[in-house]
Amino acid sequence: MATMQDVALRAGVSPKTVSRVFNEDPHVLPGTRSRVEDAMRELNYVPNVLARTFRAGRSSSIGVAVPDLVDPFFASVVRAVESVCSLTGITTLVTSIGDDPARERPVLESLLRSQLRGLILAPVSEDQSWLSQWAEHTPIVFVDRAPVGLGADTLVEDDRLGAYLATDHLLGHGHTRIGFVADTTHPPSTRRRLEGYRAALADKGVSFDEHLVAEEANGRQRAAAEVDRLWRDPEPPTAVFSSNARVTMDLIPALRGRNVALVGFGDFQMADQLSPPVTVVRQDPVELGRLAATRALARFADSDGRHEPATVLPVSLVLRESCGCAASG
Amino acid sequence: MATMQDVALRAGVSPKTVSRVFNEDPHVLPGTRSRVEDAMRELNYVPNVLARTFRAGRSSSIGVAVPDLVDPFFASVVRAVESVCSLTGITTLVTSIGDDPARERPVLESLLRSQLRGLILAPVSEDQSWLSQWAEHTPIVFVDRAPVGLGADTLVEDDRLGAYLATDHLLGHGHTRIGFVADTTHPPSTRRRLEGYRAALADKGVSFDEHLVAEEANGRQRAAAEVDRLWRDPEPPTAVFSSNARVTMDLIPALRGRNVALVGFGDFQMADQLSPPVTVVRQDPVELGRLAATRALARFADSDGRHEPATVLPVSLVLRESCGCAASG
DNA sequence: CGACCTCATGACATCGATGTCATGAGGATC
DNA sequence: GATCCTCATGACATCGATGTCATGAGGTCG
Repeated sequence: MATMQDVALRAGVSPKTVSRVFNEDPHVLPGTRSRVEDAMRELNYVPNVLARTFRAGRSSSIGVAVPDLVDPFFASVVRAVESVCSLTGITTLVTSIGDDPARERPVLESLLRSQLRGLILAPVSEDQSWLSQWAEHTPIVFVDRAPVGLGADTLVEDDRLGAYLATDHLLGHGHTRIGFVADTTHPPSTRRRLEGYRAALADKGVSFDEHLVAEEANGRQRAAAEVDRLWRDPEPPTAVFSSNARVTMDLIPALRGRNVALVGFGDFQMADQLSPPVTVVRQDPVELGRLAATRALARFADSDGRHEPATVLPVSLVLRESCGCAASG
Repeated sequence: MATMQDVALRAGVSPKTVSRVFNEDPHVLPGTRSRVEDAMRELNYVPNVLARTFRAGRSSSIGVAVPDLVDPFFASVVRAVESVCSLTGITTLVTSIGDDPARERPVLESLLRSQLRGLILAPVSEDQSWLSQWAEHTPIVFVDRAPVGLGADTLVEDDRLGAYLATDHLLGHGHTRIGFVADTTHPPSTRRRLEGYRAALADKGVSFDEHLVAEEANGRQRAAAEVDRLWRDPEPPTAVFSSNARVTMDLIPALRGRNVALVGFGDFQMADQLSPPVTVVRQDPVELGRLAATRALARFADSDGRHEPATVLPVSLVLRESCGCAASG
């Protein structure tokens, strides 16, 4: 691989002049410039990104850490982040954290060591206070899930409203025994969804029954187990609210043949093609990713600004049929 | 951020000794070692990854470029690559190329400039011969789609066999007018799927009708348009073979109410929950990603070995009901 | 014609970690 | 006690690009 040194030698100038040509410094005579350009072409010069970023003191990558890349919601977020960054010539270092909260810290630390431009994070653990020392050097933007034990830029959906709308809609169909099914209830976003669920019940004068809350329903097997448990109740649910798209997908086979209404938080591919089509709270992962990337890049330029309160993106209820509504055509 | 220099000063040794301690060089006296370790702890020393990789001349990242991260197949591949790499402390630079073949080269060149450890690539363009100069420095492993105009390590599924099995199965159900629907037919993998389809027809003495081949069926709208076109034929298909999972998903709404058998190449989430559940050729994206990462890392250690012929991973037909088979339980 | 200015170019240092070689203390061996 | 060895440690150079400052050629103005 040719270096600036090599190009300089060939063009009969100093390396610094090659650097100037490469960086389009106007203080280079046209003759010199073209000689250098010729030399670059002949040697097929490619700048050494490692050297440049080292000198600059900052890598040209942004980190993106999400629970699971295969979850279409996070895949969309990542793709959106990536497409914003690629416009600026910034690459994206992607990591799936996985379901194990204990893995979060080591995974993120290994990411953060590489002097990222910024980190976009949807955490799985229950506490991120240890991140504060890293946050001094690297702007961190939380998406989908607010940080715990740390102040930082945050972009979330309107979890509370979404859950409220969904639950209220089910109540409107006459259901009073509505299950709330989640994988974990720790994350603030899930907690806010639970709040919305409870608020809707309260507003309609339906009492909250904690037996109707199911956790750990991740994976089809565990989802089925939780459903069995719910249905062993003397008064089993007649409707179910699922707290995220992964859970909804895992829940559907278990719900087959139970004649139960269903609304899920988070849209997913083919939701409209199932029988019945699944009513969902629609989020906008693309917008979320876009905003997060923009925010992270802006933070990098001006890291002094104080963190605003969490930005809340709107959600909407997409009525299909699983909630009990009739086919619309 | 503290540097080795700072630590050295505090511990009263030379930077080189700090480096030795950090790298667990045995030639350091225990006393010196612990003084240095104390200093590191006190200053909260974190190595500068940029400097290390610069000196090493190679980044500690591997590149992964796929057409679309949101496609669950590629998401699985990426996640598998990532989980292999994270064991070795290698990070993954992920890029979605998108559907536009013209974007491929610039996107990849920007990735390759960062002195990757290796590149794992599922290309969308029709020619990758320009990659040969990069391949001299960076091991490239093709996944899912073989390279065109370039010799390189390649991991593909048994496209031909998968398509053969699927088509043969549909023929076995008595269908003779079987549509072949794809997004693009350029990629070698799609071409081999078409070959398998034709081979199965030929073996059963059914003549190939090019009118039954639909392209550009990406996105629900275009998929619907292609379906309309197929059904304007005087003898419309009674069965359809879809050449990949994305197309299958886009095709399903368009096929509704047409009473047509369907087999898709590639499994996808909820395929078994649709009505009818979709029969598919199952690939193993996780294994594909795992092997690709392993191969790329091995190549890096020993770049001299010659490329073996493409490794072909087995596929299998997962019978559900959309092919015409009865429910199994 | 001399003082001053502009501007192209280069020499050198720098970013942080580490490979190479030198140095010198302490010990082993005859 | 002289020679050689072992081994801890440090000085210095290096990876490639680029910021800083110096230099010196050519031009302008009084």
